[in-house]
Amino acid sequence: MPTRPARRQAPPKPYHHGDLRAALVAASLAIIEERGPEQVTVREAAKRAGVSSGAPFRHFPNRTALMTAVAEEAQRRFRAEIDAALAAAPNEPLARFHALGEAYLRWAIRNPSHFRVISARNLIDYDSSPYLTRDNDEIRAMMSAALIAAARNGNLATSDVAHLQIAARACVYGLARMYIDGHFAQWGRAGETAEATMAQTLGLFMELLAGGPAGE
Amino acid sequence: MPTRPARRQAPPKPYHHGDLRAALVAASLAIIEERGPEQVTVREAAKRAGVSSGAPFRHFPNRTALMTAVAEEAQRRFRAEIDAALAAAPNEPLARFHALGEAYLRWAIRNPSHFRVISARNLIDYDSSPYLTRDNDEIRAMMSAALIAAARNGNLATSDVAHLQIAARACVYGLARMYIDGHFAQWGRAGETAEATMAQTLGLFMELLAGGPAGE
DNA sequence: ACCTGAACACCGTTCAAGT
DNA sequence: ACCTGAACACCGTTCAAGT
Repeated sequence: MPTRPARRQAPPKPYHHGDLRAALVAASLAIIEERGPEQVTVREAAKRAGVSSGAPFRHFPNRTALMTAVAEEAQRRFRAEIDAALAAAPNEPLARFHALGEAYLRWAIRNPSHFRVISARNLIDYDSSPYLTRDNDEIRAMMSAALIAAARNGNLATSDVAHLQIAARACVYGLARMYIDGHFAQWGRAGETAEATMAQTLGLFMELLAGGPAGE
Repeated sequence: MPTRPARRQAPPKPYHHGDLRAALVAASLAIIEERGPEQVTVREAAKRAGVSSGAPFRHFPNRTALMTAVAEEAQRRFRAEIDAALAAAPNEPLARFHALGEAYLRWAIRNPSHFRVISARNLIDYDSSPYLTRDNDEIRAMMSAALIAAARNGNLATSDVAHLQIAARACVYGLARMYIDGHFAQWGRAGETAEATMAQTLGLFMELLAGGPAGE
Protein backbone atom coordinates (compact mmCIF):
# COMPACT_ATOMS: atom_id res chain seq x y z
CA MET A 1 0.00 0.00 0.00
CA PRO A 2 1.62 3.24 -1.15
CA THR A 3 1.55 6.50 0.66
CA ARG A 4 -1.86 8.05 0.98
CA PRO A 5 -2.75 10.74 -1.50
CA ALA A 6 -2.28 14.08 0.22
CA ARG A 7 -5.54 15.86 0.97
CA ARG A 8 -5.69 18.70 -1.42
CA GLN A 9 -3.81 21.64 -0.02
CA ALA A 10 -3.56 19.81 3.32
CA PRO A 11 -2.00 22.21 5.81
CA PRO A 12 0.85 20.04 7.18
CA LYS A 13 0.55 21.02 10.85
CA PRO A 14 0.85 24.73 10.40
CA TYR A 15 3.07 26.56 12.82
CA HIS A 16 0.22 28.91 13.58
CA HIS A 17 -2.94 27.37 14.89
CA GLY A 18 -6.06 28.65 13.18
CA ASP A 19 -7.94 29.74 16.27
CA LEU A 20 -6.06 28.46 19.27
CA ARG A 21 -8.17 30.42 21.71
CA ALA A 22 -11.39 28.69 20.66
CA ALA A 23 -9.62 25.33 20.47
CA LEU A 24 -8.40 25.69 24.05
CA VAL A 25 -11.88 26.54 25.30
CA ALA A 26 -13.33 23.54 23.44
CA ALA A 27 -10.61 21.25 24.79
CA SER A 28 -11.26 22.49 28.32
CA LEU A 29 -14.99 21.86 27.98
CA ALA A 30 -14.19 18.33 26.86
CA ILE A 31 -11.95 17.73 29.87
CA ILE A 32 -14.62 19.18 32.17
CA GLU A 33 -17.16 16.81 30.66
CA GLU A 34 -14.87 13.87 31.35
CA ARG A 35 -13.32 14.71 34.70
CA GLY A 36 -14.76 17.92 36.14
CA PRO A 37 -13.65 21.56 36.22
CA GLU A 38 -10.94 21.16 38.84
CA GLN A 39 -9.16 18.64 36.63
CA VAL A 40 -8.65 21.05 33.77
CA THR A 41 -4.97 21.53 33.17
CA VAL A 42 -3.51 24.16 30.90
CA ARG A 43 -1.00 21.60 29.74
CA GLU A 44 -3.61 19.06 28.76
CA ALA A 45 -5.80 21.62 27.02
CA ALA A 46 -2.69 22.59 25.05
CA LYS A 47 -1.91 18.98 24.20
CA ARG A 48 -5.47 18.36 23.00
CA ALA A 49 -5.28 21.48 20.86
CA GLY A 50 -2.00 20.17 19.46
CA VAL A 51 0.27 22.91 20.73
CA SER A 52 3.13 23.14 23.19
CA SER A 53 2.72 23.72 26.91
CA GLY A 54 3.56 27.40 26.74
CA ALA A 55 1.34 28.32 23.80
CA PRO A 56 -1.88 28.95 25.75
CA PHE A 57 -0.22 31.79 27.61
CA ARG A 58 -0.15 33.77 24.35
CA HIS A 59 -3.97 33.84 24.58
CA PHE A 60 -4.73 33.72 28.30
CA PRO A 61 -2.62 35.37 30.99
CA ASN A 62 -3.23 32.42 33.30
CA ARG A 63 -5.33 29.36 34.00
CA THR A 64 -8.08 31.43 35.63
CA ALA A 65 -8.51 33.49 32.46
CA LEU A 66 -8.88 30.29 30.44
CA MET A 67 -11.49 28.98 32.88
CA THR A 68 -13.32 32.29 32.72
CA ALA A 69 -13.53 32.00 28.94
CA VAL A 70 -14.86 28.47 29.42
CA ALA A 71 -17.45 29.77 31.87
CA GLU A 72 -18.54 32.37 29.33
CA GLU A 73 -19.18 29.65 26.78
CA ALA A 74 -21.12 27.58 29.33
CA GLN A 75 -23.14 30.61 30.35
CA ARG A 76 -23.97 31.34 26.70
CA ARG A 77 -25.47 27.85 26.39
CA PHE A 78 -27.27 28.18 29.71
CA ARG A 79 -28.79 31.46 28.66
CA ALA A 80 -30.02 29.97 25.40
CA GLU A 81 -31.93 27.33 27.39
CA ILE A 82 -33.43 29.92 29.70
CA ASP A 83 -34.57 32.05 26.79
CA ALA A 84 -36.11 29.06 25.04
CA ALA A 85 -37.99 28.05 28.19
CA LEU A 86 -39.31 31.56 28.65
CA ALA A 87 -40.38 31.80 25.03
CA ALA A 88 -42.39 28.60 25.43
CA ALA A 89 -43.95 29.64 28.74
CA PRO A 90 -47.51 30.99 29.04
CA ASN A 91 -48.04 34.67 29.56
CA GLU A 92 -48.81 34.53 33.28
CA PRO A 93 -46.23 35.96 35.72
CA LEU A 94 -46.07 33.08 38.21
CA ALA A 95 -46.11 30.47 35.46
CA ARG A 96 -43.18 32.27 33.82
CA PHE A 97 -41.35 32.43 37.14
CA HIS A 98 -41.93 28.70 37.63
CA ALA A 99 -40.71 27.98 34.10
CA LEU A 100 -37.55 29.95 34.81
CA GLY A 101 -36.84 27.83 37.86
CA GLU A 102 -37.56 24.60 36.05
CA ALA A 103 -35.25 25.53 33.20
CA TYR A 104 -32.54 26.34 35.72
CA LEU A 105 -32.87 22.96 37.43
CA ARG A 106 -33.09 21.07 34.16
CA TRP A 107 -29.94 22.74 32.91
CA ALA A 108 -28.06 21.94 36.11
CA ILE A 109 -29.10 18.28 35.94
CA ARG A 110 -28.22 17.83 32.29
CA ASN A 111 -25.01 19.84 32.36
CA PRO A 112 -23.60 19.39 35.85
CA SER A 113 -20.04 20.19 34.89
CA HIS A 114 -20.98 23.32 32.98
CA PHE A 115 -23.08 24.41 35.93
CA ARG A 116 -20.05 23.89 38.13
CA VAL A 117 -17.79 26.11 36.05
CA ILE A 118 -20.37 28.87 36.01
CA SER A 119 -20.69 28.94 39.77
CA ALA A 120 -17.06 28.09 40.58
CA ARG A 121 -15.95 31.52 41.64
CA ASN A 122 -12.67 30.05 42.84
CA LEU A 123 -11.72 28.89 39.36
CA ILE A 124 -12.92 31.87 37.35
CA ASP A 125 -12.62 35.63 37.61
CA TYR A 126 -16.28 36.55 37.52
CA ASP A 127 -15.91 40.29 37.82
CA SER A 128 -13.48 40.52 34.93
CA SER A 129 -16.06 39.20 32.49
CA PRO A 130 -18.56 41.75 31.18
CA TYR A 131 -20.50 38.94 29.57
CA LEU A 132 -20.96 36.95 32.78
CA THR A 133 -21.90 39.93 34.88
CA ARG A 134 -24.32 41.37 32.32
CA ASP A 135 -25.96 38.06 31.58
CA ASN A 136 -26.57 37.34 35.24
CA ASP A 137 -27.92 40.83 35.74
CA GLU A 138 -30.40 40.19 32.96
CA ILE A 139 -31.54 36.89 34.43
CA ARG A 140 -32.04 38.56 37.80
CA ALA A 141 -34.08 41.24 36.04
CA MET A 142 -36.29 38.59 34.41
CA MET A 143 -36.99 37.04 37.80
CA SER A 144 -37.70 40.44 39.25
CA ALA A 145 -40.07 41.42 36.47
CA ALA A 146 -42.12 38.23 36.81
CA LEU A 147 -42.31 38.58 40.58
CA ILE A 148 -43.29 42.24 40.50
CA ALA A 149 -46.00 41.52 37.96
CA ALA A 150 -47.29 38.71 40.17
CA ALA A 151 -47.34 41.05 43.14
CA ARG A 152 -49.28 43.64 41.12
CA ASN A 153 -51.85 40.94 40.35
CA GLY A 154 -52.14 40.16 44.04
CA ASN A 155 -50.81 36.65 43.55
CA LEU A 156 -48.06 36.61 46.19
CA ALA A 157 -48.34 35.52 49.80
CA THR A 158 -45.95 38.28 50.86
CA SER A 159 -45.30 41.91 50.03
CA ASP A 160 -41.56 41.53 50.59
CA VAL A 161 -40.77 40.86 46.94
CA ALA A 162 -37.05 41.54 47.34
CA HIS A 163 -36.44 38.85 49.93
CA LEU A 164 -38.85 36.53 48.17
CA GLN A 165 -36.68 36.74 45.07
CA ILE A 166 -33.62 35.87 47.11
CA ALA A 167 -35.46 32.98 48.76
CA ALA A 168 -36.49 31.65 45.36
CA ARG A 169 -32.97 31.88 44.02
CA ALA A 170 -31.58 30.27 47.16
CA CYS A 171 -34.08 27.43 46.84
CA VAL A 172 -33.29 26.77 43.21
CA TYR A 173 -29.53 27.28 43.56
CA GLY A 174 -29.59 25.18 46.71
CA LEU A 175 -31.36 22.31 44.93
CA ALA A 176 -28.97 22.49 42.01
CA ARG A 177 -25.95 22.53 44.27
CA MET A 178 -27.26 19.72 46.45
CA TYR A 179 -27.52 17.71 43.26
CA ILE A 180 -24.09 18.72 41.98
CA ASP A 181 -22.46 18.29 45.39
CA GLY A 182 -23.87 14.80 45.73
CA HIS A 183 -26.29 15.51 48.60
CA PHE A 184 -29.16 13.67 47.00
CA ALA A 185 -27.62 10.36 47.98
CA GLN A 186 -28.84 11.32 51.46
CA TRP A 187 -31.56 13.82 50.68
CA GLY A 188 -33.28 12.06 47.81
CA ARG A 189 -36.63 10.34 48.26
CA ALA A 190 -36.81 6.60 47.77
CA GLY A 191 -38.45 5.68 44.49
CA GLU A 192 -38.17 9.20 43.10
CA THR A 193 -35.43 10.40 40.76
CA ALA A 194 -33.42 13.40 41.84
CA GLU A 195 -34.89 15.26 38.90
CA ALA A 196 -38.44 14.53 40.07
CA THR A 197 -37.64 15.41 43.66
CA MET A 198 -36.19 18.72 42.59
CA ALA A 199 -39.19 19.54 40.40
CA GLN A 200 -41.62 18.58 43.19
CA THR A 201 -39.74 20.69 45.70
CA LEU A 202 -39.76 23.69 43.38
CA GLY A 203 -43.47 23.11 42.80
CA LEU A 204 -44.09 23.13 46.55
CA PHE A 205 -42.12 26.34 46.90
CA MET A 206 -44.25 27.92 44.18
CA GLU A 207 -47.39 26.93 46.07
CA LEU A 208 -46.08 28.45 49.27
CA LEU A 209 -45.18 31.75 47.69
CA ALA A 210 -48.58 31.91 46.01
CA GLY A 211 -50.20 31.40 49.39
CA GLY A 212 -52.00 28.16 48.52
CA PRO A 213 -52.56 25.54 45.80
CA ALA A 214 -52.19 26.82 42.25
CA GLY A 215 -55.23 28.63 40.90
CA GLU A 216 -56.45 29.71 44.31
CA MET B 1 26.07 36.50 74.56
CA PRO B 2 26.69 32.83 75.31
CA THR B 3 24.59 29.97 74.14
CA ARG B 4 21.12 29.83 75.60
CA PRO B 5 20.56 27.50 78.52
CA ALA B 6 18.88 24.37 77.27
CA ARG B 7 15.25 24.06 78.32
CA ARG B 8 15.13 21.37 80.92
CA GLN B 9 14.83 18.00 79.30
CA ALA B 10 13.99 19.71 76.02
CA PRO B 11 13.11 16.97 73.55
CA PRO B 12 15.56 17.90 70.75
CA LYS B 13 13.25 17.26 67.79
CA PRO B 14 12.33 13.72 68.51
CA TYR B 15 12.38 11.36 65.59
CA HIS B 16 8.86 10.30 66.37
CA HIS B 17 6.25 13.01 66.38
CA GLY B 18 3.91 12.84 69.36
CA ASP B 19 0.64 12.79 67.49
CA LEU B 20 1.36 13.54 63.87
CA ARG B 21 -2.15 12.73 62.76
CA ALA B 22 -3.70 15.43 64.93
CA ALA B 23 -0.91 17.86 64.06
CA LEU B 24 -1.58 17.40 60.34
CA VAL B 25 -5.30 18.01 60.79
CA ALA B 26 -4.58 21.16 62.80
CA ALA B 27 -2.06 22.39 60.25
CA SER B 28 -4.58 21.80 57.45
CA LEU B 29 -7.26 23.73 59.30
CA ALA B 30 -4.80 26.60 59.65
CA ILE B 31 -4.04 26.59 55.93
CA ILE B 32 -7.75 26.44 55.13
CA GLU B 33 -8.31 29.46 57.37
CA GLU B 34 -5.64 31.36 55.51
CA ARG B 35 -6.10 30.32 51.91
CA GLY B 36 -9.11 28.02 51.51
CA PRO B 37 -9.56 24.25 51.29
CA GLU B 38 -8.31 23.83 47.73
CA GLN B 39 -4.98 25.31 48.73
CA VAL B 40 -4.22 22.64 51.31
CA THR B 41 -1.12 20.78 50.31
CA VAL B 42 0.09 17.61 51.98
CA ARG B 43 3.62 18.95 51.70
CA GLU B 44 2.82 22.19 53.50
CA ALA B 45 0.80 20.47 56.20
CA ALA B 46 3.85 18.24 56.71
CA LYS B 47 6.20 21.21 56.85
CA ARG B 48 4.02 22.99 59.41
CA ALA B 49 3.92 19.85 61.51
CA GLY B 50 7.70 19.72 61.26
CA VAL B 51 8.01 16.45 59.38
CA SER B 52 9.23 15.41 55.96
CA SER B 53 7.08 15.35 52.85
CA GLY B 54 6.49 11.62 52.94
CA ALA B 55 5.59 11.32 56.62
CA PRO B 56 1.85 12.11 56.30
CA PHE B 57 1.36 9.02 54.16
CA ARG B 58 2.07 6.89 57.23
CA HIS B 59 -1.20 8.25 58.67
CA PHE B 60 -3.36 8.97 55.64
CA PRO B 61 -3.38 6.91 52.45
CA ASN B 62 -3.79 10.08 50.39
CA ARG B 63 -4.68 13.75 50.40
CA THR B 64 -8.40 13.00 50.30
CA ALA B 65 -8.17 10.97 53.51
CA LEU B 66 -6.42 13.89 55.20
CA MET B 67 -9.13 16.28 54.01
CA THR B 68 -11.79 13.89 55.23
CA ALA B 69 -10.24 13.91 58.69
CA VAL B 70 -10.23 17.71 58.52
CA ALA B 71 -13.91 17.69 57.53
CA GLU B 72 -14.70 15.48 60.51
CA GLU B 73 -13.11 17.99 62.84
CA ALA B 74 -15.02 20.85 61.20
CA GLN B 75 -18.27 18.88 61.40
CA ARG B 76 -17.66 18.22 65.09
CA ARG B 77 -17.47 21.97 65.74
CA PHE B 78 -20.50 22.62 63.53
CA ARG B 79 -22.52 20.06 65.41
CA ALA B 80 -21.58 21.63 68.73
CA GLU B 81 -23.01 24.94 67.51
CA ILE B 82 -26.22 23.30 66.30
CA ASP B 83 -26.70 21.51 69.59
CA ALA B 84 -26.11 24.69 71.56
CA ALA B 85 -28.64 26.60 69.45
CA LEU B 86 -31.22 23.89 69.90
CA ALA B 87 -30.65 23.74 73.63
CA ALA B 88 -31.29 27.48 73.84
CA ALA B 89 -34.38 27.39 71.62
CA PRO B 90 -37.93 27.49 73.00
CA ASN B 91 -39.98 24.34 73.07
CA GLU B 92 -42.15 25.08 70.04
CA PRO B 93 -41.59 23.01 66.86
CA LEU B 94 -41.45 25.83 64.30
CA ALA B 95 -39.34 28.01 66.58
CA ARG B 96 -36.91 25.13 66.94
CA PHE B 97 -36.86 24.59 63.20
CA HIS B 98 -36.16 28.28 62.68
CA ALA B 99 -33.38 28.20 65.27
CA LEU B 100 -31.81 25.26 63.47
CA GLY B 101 -31.73 27.22 60.22
CA GLU B 102 -30.36 30.32 61.88
CA ALA B 103 -27.58 28.35 63.56
CA TYR B 104 -26.73 26.80 60.20
CA LEU B 105 -26.45 30.20 58.51
CA ARG B 106 -24.56 31.75 61.39
CA TRP B 107 -22.05 28.92 61.31
CA ALA B 108 -21.54 29.24 57.56
CA ILE B 109 -20.97 32.99 57.84
CA ARG B 110 -18.54 32.77 60.71
CA ASN B 111 -16.67 29.71 59.45
CA PRO B 112 -16.82 29.92 55.68
CA SER B 113 -13.77 27.78 55.09
CA HIS B 114 -14.89 25.07 57.48
CA PHE B 115 -18.28 25.10 55.81
CA ARG B 116 -16.53 24.64 52.50
CA VAL B 117 -14.61 21.57 53.61
CA ILE B 118 -17.74 19.97 54.97
CA SER B 119 -19.64 20.36 51.72
CA ALA B 120 -16.67 19.87 49.38
CA ARG B 121 -17.48 16.36 48.27
CA ASN B 122 -14.75 16.61 45.66
CA LEU B 123 -12.04 17.03 48.28
CA ILE B 124 -13.29 14.54 50.85
CA ASP B 125 -14.55 10.98 50.82
CA TYR B 126 -17.87 11.48 52.54
CA ASP B 127 -19.09 7.91 52.43
CA SER B 128 -15.93 6.54 54.02
CA SER B 129 -16.54 8.51 57.20
CA PRO B 130 -18.99 6.96 59.66
CA TYR B 131 -18.84 10.15 61.70
CA LEU B 132 -19.85 12.43 58.83
CA THR B 133 -22.65 10.21 57.61
CA ARG B 134 -24.07 9.56 61.06
CA ASP B 135 -23.88 13.17 62.14
CA ASN B 136 -25.68 14.38 59.04
CA ASP B 137 -28.31 11.70 59.46
CA GLU B 138 -28.92 12.97 62.98
CA ILE B 139 -29.27 16.57 61.84
CA ARG B 140 -31.73 15.51 59.17
CA ALA B 141 -33.66 13.64 61.85
CA MET B 142 -33.81 16.77 64.03
CA MET B 143 -35.25 18.76 61.14
CA SER B 144 -37.71 16.01 60.43
CA ALA B 145 -38.86 15.74 64.03
CA ALA B 146 -39.51 19.48 64.32
CA LEU B 147 -41.41 19.56 61.05
CA ILE B 148 -43.55 16.54 61.85
CA ALA B 149 -44.43 17.99 65.23
CA ALA B 150 -45.40 21.25 63.56
CA ALA B 151 -47.59 19.37 61.09
CA ARG B 152 -49.29 17.55 63.97
CA ASN B 153 -50.05 20.92 65.52
CA GLY B 154 -51.58 22.07 62.26
CA ASN B 155 -48.96 24.78 61.82
CA LEU B 156 -47.81 24.01 58.28
CA ALA B 157 -49.19 25.44 55.06
CA THR B 158 -48.69 22.07 53.32
CA SER B 159 -49.15 18.42 54.10
CA ASP B 160 -46.14 17.43 51.97
CA VAL B 161 -43.69 17.43 54.86
CA ALA B 162 -41.07 15.45 52.97
CA HIS B 163 -40.65 17.94 50.16
CA LEU B 164 -41.04 20.83 52.56
CA GLN B 165 -38.01 19.56 54.45
CA ILE B 166 -36.02 19.40 51.23
CA ALA B 167 -37.17 22.90 50.27
CA ALA B 168 -36.07 24.21 53.66
CA ARG B 169 -32.68 22.57 53.38
CA ALA B 170 -32.28 23.82 49.82
CA CYS B 171 -33.15 27.35 50.94
CA VAL B 172 -30.69 27.34 53.81
CA TYR B 173 -27.95 25.49 51.94
CA GLY B 174 -28.53 27.75 48.94
CA LEU B 175 -28.18 30.89 51.05
CA ALA B 176 -25.02 29.58 52.69
CA ARG B 177 -23.51 28.62 49.36
CA MET B 178 -24.49 31.90 47.71
CA TYR B 179 -22.58 33.58 50.52
CA ILE B 180 -19.59 31.25 50.30
CA ASP B 181 -19.53 31.35 46.49
CA GLY B 182 -19.55 35.12 46.49
CA HIS B 183 -23.02 35.62 44.99
CA PHE B 184 -24.04 38.25 47.52
CA ALA B 185 -21.95 40.81 45.68
CA GLN B 186 -24.79 40.68 43.13
CA TRP B 187 -27.64 39.32 45.23
CA GLY B 188 -27.17 41.33 48.38
CA ARG B 189 -29.49 44.21 49.24
CA ALA B 190 -28.03 47.70 49.43
CA GLY B 191 -27.64 48.87 53.01
CA GLU B 192 -28.12 45.40 54.45
CA THR B 193 -25.32 43.07 55.50
CA ALA B 194 -25.25 39.63 53.93
CA GLU B 195 -25.90 38.22 57.38
CA ALA B 196 -29.05 40.31 57.77
CA THR B 197 -30.26 39.50 54.27
CA MET B 198 -29.83 35.81 54.90
CA ALA B 199 -31.67 35.99 58.22
CA GLN B 200 -34.50 38.01 56.65
CA THR B 201 -34.80 35.57 53.78
CA LEU B 202 -34.95 32.61 56.14
CA GLY B 203 -37.55 34.48 58.18
CA LEU B 204 -39.67 35.02 55.08
CA PHE B 205 -39.39 31.35 54.19
CA MET B 206 -40.55 30.45 57.69
CA GLU B 207 -43.60 32.70 57.26
CA LEU B 208 -44.45 31.09 53.95
CA LEU B 209 -44.26 27.57 55.29
CA ALA B 210 -46.40 28.53 58.24
CA GLY B 211 -49.00 29.93 55.84
CA GLY B 212 -48.91 33.50 57.13
CA PRO B 213 -47.24 35.87 59.60
CA ALA B 214 -45.90 34.22 62.75
CA GLY B 215 -48.48 33.54 65.43
CA GLU B 216 -51.32 33.21 62.98
C1' DA C 1 6.47 1.32 64.25
C1' DC C 2 7.48 5.69 62.43
C1' DC C 3 10.18 9.10 59.79
C1' DT C 4 13.65 10.75 56.09
C1' DG C 5 14.78 12.16 51.65
C1' DA C 6 15.48 11.03 46.98
C1' DA C 7 12.82 9.87 43.10
C1' DC C 8 8.95 9.92 39.66
C1' DA C 9 5.46 11.89 37.02
C1' DC C 10 3.01 15.61 37.19
C1' DC C 11 1.57 21.00 37.60
C1' DG C 12 1.47 26.62 36.14
C1' DT C 13 4.21 29.98 34.32
C1' DT C 14 8.23 32.31 32.03
C1' DC C 15 11.15 33.32 28.34
C1' DA C 16 14.79 33.06 24.91
C1' DA C 17 14.76 31.22 20.52
C1' DG C 18 12.65 29.86 16.42
C1' DT C 19 8.96 30.47 12.12
C1' DA D 1 2.51 37.91 15.66
C1' DC D 2 2.50 33.35 17.26
C1' DC D 3 4.60 28.95 18.78
C1' DT D 4 8.45 25.84 20.77
C1' DG D 5 10.76 23.73 24.40
C1' DA D 6 13.76 24.13 28.21
C1' DA D 7 13.67 25.84 32.75
C1' DC D 8 11.92 26.93 37.50
C1' DA D 9 9.43 26.18 41.52
C1' DC D 10 5.97 23.67 42.74
C1' DC D 11 2.60 19.25 43.46
C1' DG D 12 1.03 13.96 45.31
C1' DT D 13 2.82 9.70 46.08
C1' DT D 14 6.26 5.85 46.61
C1' DC D 15 9.87 3.50 48.75
C1' DA D 16 14.44 2.09 50.26
C1' DA D 17 16.97 3.42 54.04
C1' DG D 18 17.47 5.10 58.53
C1' DT D 19 16.06 5.51 64.01
